[in-house]
Amino acid sequence: MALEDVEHCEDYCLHEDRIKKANEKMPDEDELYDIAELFKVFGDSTRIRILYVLFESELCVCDLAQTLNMNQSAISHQLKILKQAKLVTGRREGKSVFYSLADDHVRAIIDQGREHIEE
Amino acid sequence: MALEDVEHCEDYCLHEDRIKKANEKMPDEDELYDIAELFKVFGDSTRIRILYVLFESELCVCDLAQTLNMNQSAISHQLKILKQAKLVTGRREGKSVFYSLADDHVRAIIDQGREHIEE
DNA sequence: TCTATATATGAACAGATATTCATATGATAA
DNA sequence: TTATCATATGAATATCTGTTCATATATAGA
Repeated sequence: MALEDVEHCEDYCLHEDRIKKANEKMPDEDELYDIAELFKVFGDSTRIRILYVLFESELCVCDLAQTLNMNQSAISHQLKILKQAKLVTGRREGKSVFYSLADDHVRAIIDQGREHIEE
Repeated sequence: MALEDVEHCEDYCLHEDRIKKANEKMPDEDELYDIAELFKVFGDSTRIRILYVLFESELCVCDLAQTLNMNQSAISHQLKILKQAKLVTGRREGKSVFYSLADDHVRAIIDQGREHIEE
């Protein structure tokens, strides 16, 4: 949709100065996309549950599946997404792969979200 | 899927103590769901853009549509989702409805996410 | 009242996503 | 090597989600 096609209010509702200012501080498209992608990863209760479990200690895929009462494949798929977002890391030990939280941002972000809800 | 049906590793990989501990600290189903729902709201670049614009000042729906170069209906639908999540509030002034951020959590959460990305 | 403007909303559709199933890969032990 | 176990992954599917279109609602002015 081209800019000129967007309908706009006729008079007092169009604050050009505010619009200009807002656009100046707006992160670029790539960053906006990345931010949304990151929160999308947090936006699934299975993944939130995985992260909560990993708050306590590292666990192998099988332990995670057992803990969350889900099958191994589903957990692996979700771990892949979490790993791509750099929220968890895996280390192989023999046949098992142990996953743990990548850093403390994970906890901070979830805590902040939880705080918002509990108001 | 019943608990007993979940496959589990045969020996050293199953850490029952860790699993028990993890489950104890796990928030209940409802809260997990709410947390995921909240982050889901942040997990869309249109909504992130709306929030960024509102960091600067309150704006009416039409201004938002103009600023983000999207049609009014799309913006209204997204504002509804943001309002349900208590991230924005609207106040009517004549024909227009002006939206603004509900509180400072919004900014804190987005900043935290942005921080994680920029590493 | 009637008209125009700003916003909200339901339906429809296209695109994205989570899970399952089947199977592949990687590692260990016999 | 062969067998077995733990994990990863591609395909299929059912569900969810964002946008558009058409239309309803709300407000203001004539």
